[in-house]
Amino acid sequence: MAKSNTTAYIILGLLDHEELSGYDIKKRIDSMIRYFWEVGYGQIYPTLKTLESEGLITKKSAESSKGPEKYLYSITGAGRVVLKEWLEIPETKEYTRYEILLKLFFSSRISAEENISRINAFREQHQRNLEMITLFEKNLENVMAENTDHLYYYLTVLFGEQVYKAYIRWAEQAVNLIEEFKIKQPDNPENSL
Amino acid sequence: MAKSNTTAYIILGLLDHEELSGYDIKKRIDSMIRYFWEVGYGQIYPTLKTLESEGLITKKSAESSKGPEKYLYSITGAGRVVLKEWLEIPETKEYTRYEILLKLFFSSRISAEENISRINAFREQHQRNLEMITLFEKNLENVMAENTDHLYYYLTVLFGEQVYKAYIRWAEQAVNLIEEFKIKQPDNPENSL
DNA sequence: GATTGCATGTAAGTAGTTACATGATTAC
DNA sequence: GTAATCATGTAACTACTTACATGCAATC
Repeated sequence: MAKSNTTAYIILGLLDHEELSGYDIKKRIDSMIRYFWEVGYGQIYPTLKTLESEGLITKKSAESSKGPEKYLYSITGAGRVVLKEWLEIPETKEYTRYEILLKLFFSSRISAEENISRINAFREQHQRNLEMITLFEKNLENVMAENTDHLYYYLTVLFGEQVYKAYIRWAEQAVNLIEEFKIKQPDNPENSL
Repeated sequence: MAKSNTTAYIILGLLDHEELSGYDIKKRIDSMIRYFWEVGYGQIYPTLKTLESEGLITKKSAESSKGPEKYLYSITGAGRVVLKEWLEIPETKEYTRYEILLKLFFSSRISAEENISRINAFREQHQRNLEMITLFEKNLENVMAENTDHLYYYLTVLFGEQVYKAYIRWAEQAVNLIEEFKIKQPDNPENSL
């Protein structure tokens, strides 16, 4: 298999627990995984095809609840071996790209007000994310009181909580600093191209 | 220009302050920007070519300190317009991908010890990052006491600080939770393929 | 004499996004 | 009747990564 086709490992990881269709896989990803790794149909269906041709998964027809025909995929023994190999090697790197920081970094020509409202929008977005993830967290805590199977899922949710909180803290700090410096230099007529 | 060729805007943003060669651009990115957006030579040189063909930057020869011939690029008026347009529109999205969370999410077949050491490696990495960024921060604070030009650069550094701290906090929390649950379920013989 | 830094770039490949295309069923 | 959900996929494109290729100058 390709060196780092992460989509393939996500699919194998999901199929390790249950048989799923491409559509089901997308739903699982969107409900639990997309917060730290997004995948679209344009990747899922082609990857299913290659995984099948490599013998790591098998395909079978299934009756669909409604709409077009449905195919269920299952992981094979070879697929489990490949998955486990991937799980055991250390992760290569994380991948974070913040367009907002890029824009701020280059924003000397932009007014303080515009920058502040950009940062506030960012803060509000992540306050909503934090609220949502807090609900997830409570539900998971209830589930885990009976069954600890979801411990690692819970850890990914806690990660989100910490990171969203960090974003919010930073946004508050950043707005305060911009305002402080605006007061220190109240007359800056150079804001033209 | 292409809808979202971020590399192009980074180059325009850097050239907005000073004339630079492709090599210089890479150095600037690696020293200040790579923490939130990495760019390689394989993107820089081709992008310089297209930006020049679009009239957003101009190229001229310059004497090189050593080694091969050197070209300096400058931003044009049209380039400044395009840059400002980009700076003014809201950012579309941030892009975070954490392979470590993916591996944890699927790690029910992996031993608690392996997961703990994975998380510890992550924590140590980010403790080093935090130390490094704290030095950056102090230097910048000294510079800013005289000249507030670097306020927005400083904000990106503060972002890094908050995020690295969040990573470290999470890692500590995660290891504690795994250990706690390990104690609750001391005999789990199912760890085979 | 070896390594690092300066400086240019290309080629091939992979991964990922976006838009398109189709169509049935169910709930409102 | 309209929107949402179920369900499949492809094509074109963009962005990005990795590996390669070259070679001088200065330092160790």
